[in-house]
Amino acid sequence: MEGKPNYKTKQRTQLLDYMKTVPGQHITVNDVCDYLHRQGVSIGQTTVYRQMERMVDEGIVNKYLIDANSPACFEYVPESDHRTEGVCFHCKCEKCGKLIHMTCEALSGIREHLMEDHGFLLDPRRTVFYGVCEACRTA
Amino acid sequence: MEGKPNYKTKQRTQLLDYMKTVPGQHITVNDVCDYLHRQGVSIGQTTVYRQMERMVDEGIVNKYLIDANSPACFEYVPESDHRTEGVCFHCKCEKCGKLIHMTCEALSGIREHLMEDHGFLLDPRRTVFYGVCEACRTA
DNA sequence: TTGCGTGCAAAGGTTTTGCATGGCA
DNA sequence: TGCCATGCAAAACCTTTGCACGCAA
Repeated sequence: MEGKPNYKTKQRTQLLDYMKTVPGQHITVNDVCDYLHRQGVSIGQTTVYRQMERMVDEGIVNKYLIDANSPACFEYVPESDHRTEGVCFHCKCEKCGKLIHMTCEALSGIREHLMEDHGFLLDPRRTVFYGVCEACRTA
Repeated sequence: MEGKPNYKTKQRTQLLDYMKTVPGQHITVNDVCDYLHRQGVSIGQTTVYRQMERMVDEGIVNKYLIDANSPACFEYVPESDHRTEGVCFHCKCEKCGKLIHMTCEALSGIREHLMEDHGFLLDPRRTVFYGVCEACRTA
């Protein structure tokens, strides 16, 4: 599966440990650096970028591109989700900018529909539903 | 529908005229500037950015984010697509870049589901499904 | 010991912003 | 005439790259 070496460095371990404490949440590179620095742990942001890229390749972390000028979001994929191939969708509110992160049967059905009826293999990591959230709509 | 003023400036007209000549194609801000400058037309890239944003708000242009460090792509939406009043969805192939327009009952059901079960008002003009089209998938 | 990982600084590129000027209504 | 749009320059921002050093194997 992989031919590259992969040292178990202190930084990788600390980064991965942190990601595991926030499964299913969207974390930016800055979030990681801020958190670890507050914990007194020293890690360079370049290292976080490189380790994140590696973990995405390994399939243990997902990368999301929400908006052009928002930083990339990373999310730890729990091993239980590995097996069920958990599909997570994102809704972005155009008013308040809030990102809603949802896992839903009906939405998973979209994938199947697109595949079966349109031959289109949907990539939920890149797909964002834009609209207006409930709070902004009722306001 | 809109409260903002919208002057018919020379730059907006020329930008829009150009976009209309390349419907369904993805155009970057640089593409526009280069093309218009070759035509001897003077336009600042800041103006292109601002007019593009406005046209996206108006729903006559779609904005696509293909990759994190690629410039945003814009695409003119033909008026025939306008009239479908939000039941037209777009799928963008990450491999070949092809844009697929689809009008489909099952997809319209997504809107209702998101509204009823999640309180989220979907804006189909801004929402693009990313994935791999049938041709690229079987290749 | 070998060579991979790290981290600082700097570069690279896209997009936004400040502000004075010019043009549409 | 009154605003809005324009455009230049500069800023802001995220991400990548170069290179020397340190650490895992």
